[in-house]
Amino acid sequence: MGESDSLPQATEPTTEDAEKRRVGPKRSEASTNAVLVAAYTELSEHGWRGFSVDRVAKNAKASKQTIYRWWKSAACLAVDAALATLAEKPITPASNDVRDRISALIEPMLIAVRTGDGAHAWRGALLAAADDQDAGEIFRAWFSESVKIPLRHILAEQALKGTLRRDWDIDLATELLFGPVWHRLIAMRGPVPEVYSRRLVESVLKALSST
Amino acid sequence: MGESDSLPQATEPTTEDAEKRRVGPKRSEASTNAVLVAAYTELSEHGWRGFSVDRVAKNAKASKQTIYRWWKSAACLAVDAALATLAEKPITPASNDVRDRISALIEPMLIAVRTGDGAHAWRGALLAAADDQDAGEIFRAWFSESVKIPLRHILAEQALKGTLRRDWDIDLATELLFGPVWHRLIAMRGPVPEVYSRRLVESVLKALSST
Amino acid sequence: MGESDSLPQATEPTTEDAEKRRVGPKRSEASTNAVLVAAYTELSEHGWRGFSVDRVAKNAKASKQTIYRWWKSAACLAVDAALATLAEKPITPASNDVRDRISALIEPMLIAVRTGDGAHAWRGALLAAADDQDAGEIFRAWFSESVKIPLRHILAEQALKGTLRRDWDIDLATELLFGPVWHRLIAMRGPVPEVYSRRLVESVLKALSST
Amino acid sequence: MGESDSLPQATEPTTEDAEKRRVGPKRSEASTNAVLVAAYTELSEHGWRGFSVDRVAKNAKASKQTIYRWWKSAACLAVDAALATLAEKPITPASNDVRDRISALIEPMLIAVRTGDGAHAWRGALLAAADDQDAGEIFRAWFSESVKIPLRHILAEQALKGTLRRDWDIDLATELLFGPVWHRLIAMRGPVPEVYSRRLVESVLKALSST
DNA sequence: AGATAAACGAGACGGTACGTCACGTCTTAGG
DNA sequence: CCTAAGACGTGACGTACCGTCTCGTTTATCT
Repeated sequence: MGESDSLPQATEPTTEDAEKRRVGPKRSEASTNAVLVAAYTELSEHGWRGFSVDRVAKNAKASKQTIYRWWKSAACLAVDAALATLAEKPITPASNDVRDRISALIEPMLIAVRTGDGAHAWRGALLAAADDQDAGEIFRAWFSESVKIPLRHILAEQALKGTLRRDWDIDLATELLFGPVWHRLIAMRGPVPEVYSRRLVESVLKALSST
Repeated sequence: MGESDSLPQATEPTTEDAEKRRVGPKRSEASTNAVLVAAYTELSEHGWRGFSVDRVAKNAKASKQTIYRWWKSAACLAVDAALATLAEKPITPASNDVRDRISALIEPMLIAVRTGDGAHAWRGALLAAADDQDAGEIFRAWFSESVKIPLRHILAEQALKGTLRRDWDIDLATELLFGPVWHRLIAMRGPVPEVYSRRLVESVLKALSST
Repeated sequence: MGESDSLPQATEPTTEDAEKRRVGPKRSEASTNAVLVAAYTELSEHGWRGFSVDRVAKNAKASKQTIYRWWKSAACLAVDAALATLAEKPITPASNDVRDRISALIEPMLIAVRTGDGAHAWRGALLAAADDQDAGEIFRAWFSESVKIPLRHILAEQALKGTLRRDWDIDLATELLFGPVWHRLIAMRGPVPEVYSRRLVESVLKALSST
Repeated sequence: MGESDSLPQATEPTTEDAEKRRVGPKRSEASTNAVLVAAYTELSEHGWRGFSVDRVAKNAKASKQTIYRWWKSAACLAVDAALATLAEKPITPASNDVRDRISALIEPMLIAVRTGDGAHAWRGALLAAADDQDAGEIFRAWFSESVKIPLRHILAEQALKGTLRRDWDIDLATELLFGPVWHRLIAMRGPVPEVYSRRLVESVLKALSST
């Protein structure tokens, strides 16, 4: 979601002026949050196939109309609900070391996925992203912006320093970083252990190292 | 599912004699196959969330009762339908080389996933396995038997020869082998390129190499 | 059902104000009528055991949910569908004569039952009322309000005039009026002849006459 | 069904010889009885709409095939099951008095209907007879043979003696005898009181009396 | 201070699919 | 050839959600 500082999914007006001149009440932030929270709970309790918009609406004391006004589909809502939990807690690298900087990129999700509820909810969100075109795009937009691009910067820096091989590949890097997580979360349906972060970073650096 | 020579999901009788002495009609093989084929088509056309047992039954000219008699849930059927396509075409290694032997383990699925239909169907099956407890177990049983255990044999052999580090880890190996596939298939919702097999094998061997 | 002027089965609000203040769409009258008509047709074409809510929904272009929202069960719908055909055509007595006044009570149903479709539909509705607790109550509530109570008034009047015996019994009277109809309709599975009305009335008056 | 002394519904062979020459086992009486008993229980527990042949077969430890071989439909079985309970206990008139003789005709059913189970089962059987063409014929055949014809004899005798009006009508008589029973059993869904028999007989005799 | 218009809760609506149950027919093995 | 057991295609059950819609109320801006 490329909307770090605004409500999710809002259809941006062509010009800001047009928006300002609009009459009537604005989008209710309280309602939006209640829906996101309810959706996250729904995901963690019923998974993706059992995800019910009716139930989300009831639990959030919102009307279905309101949900469908702001989210294209249930899948988009599911992905948004999971991503919304990350936005609140970005992590700043412990040091300028390349390991710490990469860790800071993947840690937020790894932490979220550590709890039982979090694993269920994130698994659900990922399934939603895999099932639905639009939801997939939301997920990949977030992934690109929050992981891929920053990672590319870091790796490019390292390449300049000569610590990485010349033909380093950003896709290979992201696959090595996240593939194992998907394997544990989706294919093995299990939790993701705590020590994982360090291991993943090492794995990437080793694969791309110039030696 | 590790039942290369029997119908899927059949509840094994305690003794074979007991089974043989049972009266009444036997499970219809024609119906079973029609259902598996229809389920595979359904998966590739509608994905996992859109997977409809009604439609599978209609297309297979089978009754829903028959489906639910032999499969615990739609998810189990989805996973079975995908696995059934593998059972028919096992691959024998081109040589005794370790690379070829590992390749032979992962090639069947990689080939299946290469086509558009195959990618959709397998993505769906994987989502089903992630969504549903029972379906997950079917998938992991297949994975364990067809990939993990054979792979362990191969790696153990190599370790004895001294070409692998002593503390090689089967989980790390499978993650490196399949993680990238899941990343492409699920998270990126894209196809899996042809050259992949060799790259995955190299990645594993390098990570576990003794040097 | 004693709701001559409202939609069937509506759960009456405690106060009318509460109902009026309710938000959201109201019950669709068009849908309700279409369902009642389709149910009547279904009953006359397939009888009670063959009565299919699916088919009623399809023919009424309504959803099953809508049917089950407003009717407790298929049986209740069947009874309502038959009763609804009576509500439209009440009969006013030809004269103030006691024979005409009693006739006017039973004529609507007798007329309805005279046609082939009517006989089938009413037989079906009666079977539904006999099969199902709730449907039975709807039927008996209608019977009580539309037949029993008015009949009691008429007979009480006559008793005061001395033309009826003192120990006249309302149950005996209704049994004599309707029992023969049920016998023909249910037990004999046949039509109810035209001359019936007069004969039934005579039979009751004779049985209760003071002489 | 005119089979007071044979198994119900058996398709009579054209000649007895043909039947005697038939090879293979004969119809199992034990199975037949078990099915009739189970059907009666089923009727009294689930009513007519809830009547399940599957359940009858299971409870009677019979196969469905066996049931469908000997009964045309579930409705026929239901009627047969109810009638079978009467066959065992015919009633001989207490005296030669016309009242006692008529009573003896209707008492068996009235007694059967007195208990809770009996009322449910008989109501179910009657609904089956009303729902289904074939079952209706079985019921009416029994009714004709066991009630209508004997009653006609009795009334004809009385007419000769001059105690009945000349234009007595057998249909009127049976309607007056049974109509009230159907009203109580079907329309009112209630029990039939004990004193009923005498009242019904009086009602008929009074209606047909010559005075 | 209205009038206008959008957002909101509630929930009815036509649909599709669910997983279960029963139907009546058919197949198998045993007596 | 009858029987018990039970698999099969068909189709209805009553429930749950879908995404759209219609209400009446509440807010916010614009005349």
